[in-house]
Amino acid sequence: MARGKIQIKKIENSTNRQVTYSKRRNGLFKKANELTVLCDAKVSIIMVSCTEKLHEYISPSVTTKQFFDQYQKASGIDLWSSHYEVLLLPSC
Amino acid sequence: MARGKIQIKKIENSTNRQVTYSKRRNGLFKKANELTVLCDAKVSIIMVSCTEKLHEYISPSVTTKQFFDQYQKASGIDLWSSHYEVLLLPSC
DNA sequence: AACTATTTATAAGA
DNA sequence: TTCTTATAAATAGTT
Repeated sequence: MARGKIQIKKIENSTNRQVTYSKRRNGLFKKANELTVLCDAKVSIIMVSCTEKLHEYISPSVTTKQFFDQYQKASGIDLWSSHYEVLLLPSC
Repeated sequence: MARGKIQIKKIENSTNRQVTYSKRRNGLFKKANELTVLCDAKVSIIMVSCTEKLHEYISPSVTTKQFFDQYQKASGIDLWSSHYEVLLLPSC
């Protein structure tokens, strides 16, 4: 993007990867907020990386829990039916 | 952003708002995918507008349900404790 | 954390 | 509504 085009593949250097993660996370959240305002939309973003903890963007006036209920209603997936162990982070 | 700077406030013309929603949704999802690949991260985006139905981006290799469990674990919020009626879309 | 040279996203127009 | 393009915004590499 700047000072040279990059290929969209995993950044192997972990320091650079962390820096890029932080920069682009901010960019993504800013875009999400603009979309919320411009289009009167509601946006939920949740992200995790191996080295950073969970980060979240949520439009004003809604909660993540409301999104989960909304998602369940729209998708037809019953999110509440079966709890199971969380296996996402331990693999990192 | 192009052909003139815009103010970040609700677009009153509904046709223009819809067009902008569609364009920026694509842009946001593209950025989310790049972040996923570049930084080996996991991203969940769910969005709804009044006139469009629910749209979703989810990183490959994970499910939205895994994100919900992950979120619950990280936030300490018990998402499963109390179900209630979904009040998000009816207000539109 | 700041700075810019570039790339990318996109608002308006066709 | 899909394509174009002038311009604004994001950001990769650097300091």
